[in-house]
Amino acid sequence: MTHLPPMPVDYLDRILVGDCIDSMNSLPEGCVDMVFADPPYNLQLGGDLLRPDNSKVDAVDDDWDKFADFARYDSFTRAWLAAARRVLKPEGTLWVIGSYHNIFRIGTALQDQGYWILNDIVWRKSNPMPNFKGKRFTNAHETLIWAARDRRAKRYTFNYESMKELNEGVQMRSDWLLPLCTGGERLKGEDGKKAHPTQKPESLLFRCLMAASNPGDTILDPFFGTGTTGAVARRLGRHYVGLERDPTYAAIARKRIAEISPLADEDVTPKPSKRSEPRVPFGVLIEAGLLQPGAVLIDPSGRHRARVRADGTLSASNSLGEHRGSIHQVGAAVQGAPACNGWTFWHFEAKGGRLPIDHLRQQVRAGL
Amino acid sequence: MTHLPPMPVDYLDRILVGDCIDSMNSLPEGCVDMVFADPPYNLQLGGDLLRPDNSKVDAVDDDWDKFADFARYDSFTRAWLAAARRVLKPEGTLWVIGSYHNIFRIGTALQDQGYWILNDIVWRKSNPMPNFKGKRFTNAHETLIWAARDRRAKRYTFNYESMKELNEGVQMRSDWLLPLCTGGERLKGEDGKKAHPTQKPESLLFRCLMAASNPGDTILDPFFGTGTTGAVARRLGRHYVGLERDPTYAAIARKRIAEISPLADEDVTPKPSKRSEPRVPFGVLIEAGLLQPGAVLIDPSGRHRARVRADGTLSASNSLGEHRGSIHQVGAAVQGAPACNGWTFWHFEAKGGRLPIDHLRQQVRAGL
DNA sequence: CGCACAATTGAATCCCCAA
DNA sequence: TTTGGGGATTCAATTGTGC
Repeated sequence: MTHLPPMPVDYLDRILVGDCIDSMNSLPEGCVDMVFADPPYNLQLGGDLLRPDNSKVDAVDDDWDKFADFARYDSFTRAWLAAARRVLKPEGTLWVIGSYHNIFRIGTALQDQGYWILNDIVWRKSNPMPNFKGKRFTNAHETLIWAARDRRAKRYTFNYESMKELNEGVQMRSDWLLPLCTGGERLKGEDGKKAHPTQKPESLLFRCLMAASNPGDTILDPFFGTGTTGAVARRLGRHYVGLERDPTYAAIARKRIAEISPLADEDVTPKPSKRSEPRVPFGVLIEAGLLQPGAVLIDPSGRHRARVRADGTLSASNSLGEHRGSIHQVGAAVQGAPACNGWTFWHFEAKGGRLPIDHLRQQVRAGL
Repeated sequence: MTHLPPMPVDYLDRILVGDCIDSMNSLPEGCVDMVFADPPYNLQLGGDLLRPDNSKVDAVDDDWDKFADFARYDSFTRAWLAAARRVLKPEGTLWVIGSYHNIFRIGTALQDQGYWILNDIVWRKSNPMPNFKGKRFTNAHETLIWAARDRRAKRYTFNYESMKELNEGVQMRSDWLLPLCTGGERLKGEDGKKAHPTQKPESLLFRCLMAASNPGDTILDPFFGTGTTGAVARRLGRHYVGLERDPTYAAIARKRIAEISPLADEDVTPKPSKRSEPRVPFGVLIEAGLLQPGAVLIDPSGRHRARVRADGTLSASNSLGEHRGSIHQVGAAVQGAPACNGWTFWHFEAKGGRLPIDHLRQQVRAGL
């Protein structure tokens, strides 16, 4: 990887007031680990909407959400996406949130610019606003796109184990059930009214940042608003760079973030993935005396057997032929399968019963 | 509305083998009530079109190549969407299903052609395939777009009450939890292998057809495959027109659909909405002797009173002034509200207590 | 202070016929 | 095409009020 300059210190953990495209273009190339963007949705609302009790829905009618047509919205979208891509590190990722009004246009623009979509994520709202007139399904979700800067960027950050822990031990899915930002979390003005019409819940940002960044990383948010991204970044020990056009929002965000206490390092460091644990060649188990050459390994079903050789390979034979090679190769060969994880496939006889050889690998890692 | 020719009888409940765009163009304009489309996610029509993750397009780092691939998918998408729009009735709706690989391009194309998105729907899979490599979130959903032919088409079919019933009495949301098509429902070939790689569950089509069509309607599916749309349409008393380029799939679909028994009419007719009930002028209650001129009506809170006049109007006075007019107008006026449903607002004194005048309207409708 | 009930609110492309 | 008017339409969660 070529050396890239870091984020200049005078941008770090700051909010820049101004046009986000200009601001991004003033940053050096490749200085950001992750982008989180909550752009205008281009809602195209018509007249007022009344609830059955005749109260008026407080709609998002701000000027910043108004675009003359799809062409204008698209050119705006493509401009900020391109600027964001320039400041992203090669292995950085981008999150964008939107609704059906705009998300298809954003996804198309992303793909056209070379971003590589990793997932689309559905934020299922536990308490959405109903459809008052009974003319459609309750619009109960929004969509996030998570994309790598580049198709070839394979080493993006994804804290798989942390997500699994958050999801009670099973893989985190692409549909997340989270409540709206209401109650005490919702920022209010002096008049008691909401400070920003579209403030996102911190739980949503928490999950995005935990999944796709590490402590010390720099997160850029080009549509900072009242600073949810900055608040969560600070709490989780990440740096942020906030871009916001409206100085009123920026001031609210500054005050909000200043009141956040970062969590302790050890609490925000992602659970290490198995992949990052030190590699242990199978032969080391033999060298360490945990397995003897000539020992017989067996698969969980008891259908397949293989013999341990001193060089750290296995040999086996069955109706498919004679097999010799690594624990993975022989595991695959005896099953006629394209691939096999030998560490969990092959078992040895222990006192307490049959155990996977991965058990022995863990002993090596523990230094036994 | 201009008169439109119906679907020709020789197309009805048939499968046309051939290119779906050609087939649609051979149909008259505006002859279809609903389209359900499950287009190729990866584009390999006749091996002529791209697949975004095709290994042959190795290391696509050339912007022009990327554009060329997506451009071909887009032109295919725009061609079939335009053909579908032509055969849709003005008040017809279209469903498309896709994944993050293609749905953004489809949504953009839809909007560009003038379709008006009504909802995006998330099919949450209760049993998705896990992410084996642990590099992404489990891809646990697919996305459907439901769109009207036109922004101005307000009278599209949406069986709100039926959906509400299906969802235990609360509005159906935009996220649907349904299992994959497996087990006995999954069509298998002689070799025991699945007959079609992307067969959709009938439950998914059931919900789309129940929501957005009526018995007797004609449903067009331009990517018919093994005929899930046809099977559900036949069971629910809808007509289908299936377009499929592969004669093998078409044959499987024909056999499958022939074995379906349509349900009884009364079982597939949507629950009627109140809007569809006959209108009863308030004055009819007076003519029928259910209310006497001079009777006093009262609102549920007891704050407002009005007097019934012989011509079917009400009169009332309060701090806001003197009010005279329809039950709705006077109800709104006494409250200072923008609107009011007089039938549920105004009550009369009955033996068992206070009852809404809607109770009397129901007696009229029942012919008492 | 607790409990019951009422009021408020959230990124919303939200009615429909007849004159 | 526009206007007027009948009358149909809401879920979950939090906050405020009254007893």
